[in-house]
Amino acid sequence: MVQYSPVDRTFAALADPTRRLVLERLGSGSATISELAQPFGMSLTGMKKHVRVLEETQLVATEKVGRTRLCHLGPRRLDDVRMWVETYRQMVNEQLDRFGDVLDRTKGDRQ
Amino acid sequence: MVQYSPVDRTFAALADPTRRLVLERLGSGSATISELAQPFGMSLTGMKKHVRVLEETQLVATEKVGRTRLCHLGPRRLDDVRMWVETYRQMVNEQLDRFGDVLDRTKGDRQ
DNA sequence: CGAATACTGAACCATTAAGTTCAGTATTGG
DNA sequence: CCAATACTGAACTTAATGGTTCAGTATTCG
Repeated sequence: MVQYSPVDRTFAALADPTRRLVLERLGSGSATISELAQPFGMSLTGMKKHVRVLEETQLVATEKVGRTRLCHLGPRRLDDVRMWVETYRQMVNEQLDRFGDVLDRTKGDRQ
Repeated sequence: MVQYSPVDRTFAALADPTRRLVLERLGSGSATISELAQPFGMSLTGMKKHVRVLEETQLVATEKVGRTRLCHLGPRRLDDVRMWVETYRQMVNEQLDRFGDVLDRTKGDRQ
């Protein structure tokens, strides 16, 4: 098996809908673990685990404030992920062009 | 647990480095299962499983040709994934702006 | 025809992931 | 001080992943 890079772990972090929703929630301001867990009806421990995954990928940063833990968006900008997706898009387009060529040659007409 | 949407499955499909490399390989033209498996020193069965994941997310399409299976890039354009990442980027920027505001005001309770 | 090739499916295994509960610890408010 | 609150860690359960091997089936080639 191949070892996992930051990009791998970031894609994996984003693959969970709960975590994407947490990120969206944090887009409107910081929140504690309880506040994040509540709308999902999830245990604090469960949400804590999600937050840890998001912290490991730097998508979230946290700080202990009294007995609560404040979570907010982290420094991670997803540049590598955006780059991969953009490169992929270009690749697909080139493939489509090539496929178009083949179509033109075999069928001899457009559309 | 939340149920898994196509976006979820796509992020998960892209989380594996082997699968991303397969996609990149297919960017330069179609290939059989054997041809895809060879550079990874992986069993055909193993590669077949990866291809199935990519097929389920429409990132790859395949067709049986004689005793081989030809794989090429599928119809999936990753538009939803790109959209999510882009929206996230804007969100982070807004957060950074807000953080600047807070700094200007010296203190600041959250919310 | 018969052997080699290319894939396929089933069964298995080890690891990780997502969630839980339960038993703590630290902080706060009265 | 004491009880309630908020989190934390360990242990456990269940299911999914990523890989394997082995025993087929279908196709091609000499």
